[in-house]
Amino acid sequence: MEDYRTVKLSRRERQIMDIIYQRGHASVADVLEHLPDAPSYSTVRALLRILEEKGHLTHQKDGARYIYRPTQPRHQAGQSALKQIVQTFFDKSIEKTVAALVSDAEVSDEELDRLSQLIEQAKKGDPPS
Amino acid sequence: MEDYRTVKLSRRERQIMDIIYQRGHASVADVLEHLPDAPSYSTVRALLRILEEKGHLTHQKDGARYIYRPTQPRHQAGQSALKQIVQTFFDKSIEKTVAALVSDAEVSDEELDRLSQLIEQAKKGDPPS
DNA sequence: TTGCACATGCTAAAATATTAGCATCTTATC
DNA sequence: GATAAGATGCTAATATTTTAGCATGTGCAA
Repeated sequence: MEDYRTVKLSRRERQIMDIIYQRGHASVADVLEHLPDAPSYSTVRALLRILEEKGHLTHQKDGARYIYRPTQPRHQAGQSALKQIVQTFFDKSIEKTVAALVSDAEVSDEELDRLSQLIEQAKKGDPPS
Repeated sequence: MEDYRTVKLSRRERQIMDIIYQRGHASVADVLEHLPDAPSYSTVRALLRILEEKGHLTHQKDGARYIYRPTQPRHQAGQSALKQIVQTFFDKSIEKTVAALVSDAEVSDEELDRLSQLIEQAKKGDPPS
């Protein structure tokens, strides 16, 4: 499973993929609106076409326009991206990564409680060997 | 705090930054060795020079050769990268992100215990309001 | 101190990414 | 069904990235 965020894709292509993953789907106008240093309409269309050619996006018609969606499921792309971050910045340690997440800032006690539950469930739900 | 992984840098530049962040520091040969679809020695040197010009790397001499290091601290770059992932793939939810982390695969019970402790500490150590 | 191995400095070519423009098609509305 | 608004298809120019090559410097060992 190769990570589009670090391999193969150009800067603009990645920016566009990120926008579409964040939103779930997007029209040309949507992408244009959210792209940093927004280029022209034509430019965005060209990039979307390329991303489709490369197999990262599909489109379907919605009235007169196209709606683009990722071909790889979001959760899968997320896992892959996360793995890459854990490897690059946190010595492949999930613990260090979670530490960074919870130390970040405004994590409420309620959220911390839910995290505890989450981890307890992981212990029970997925017992080793 | 801008994320070099999504903005500005080209594909090769990002790949190189990732390698250097993962290793902490690297010589030209180190980078070359770990770069996917490795190009020539000259190529890597040129890219390192550009990254230095852009302010993302510094070098120091070690005998005859250069050792490159990131200018932005690793933990800071990690936070930034993580934040970007959380936003793009997990609806800005730390909970969803941690869920993805612990569901990933081989997370031992010991590690889960340490995660629990981590979260308990976060609760006590950083009380709200 | 000379020569070799291996490093960098610099310049420029080649490939790729980014962009815009014009022609054409679609949809909704009058 | 004519038309205007707004979408895509296609082609080509421009900018940036990626690459290699040759000249030069550095350190170590004979």
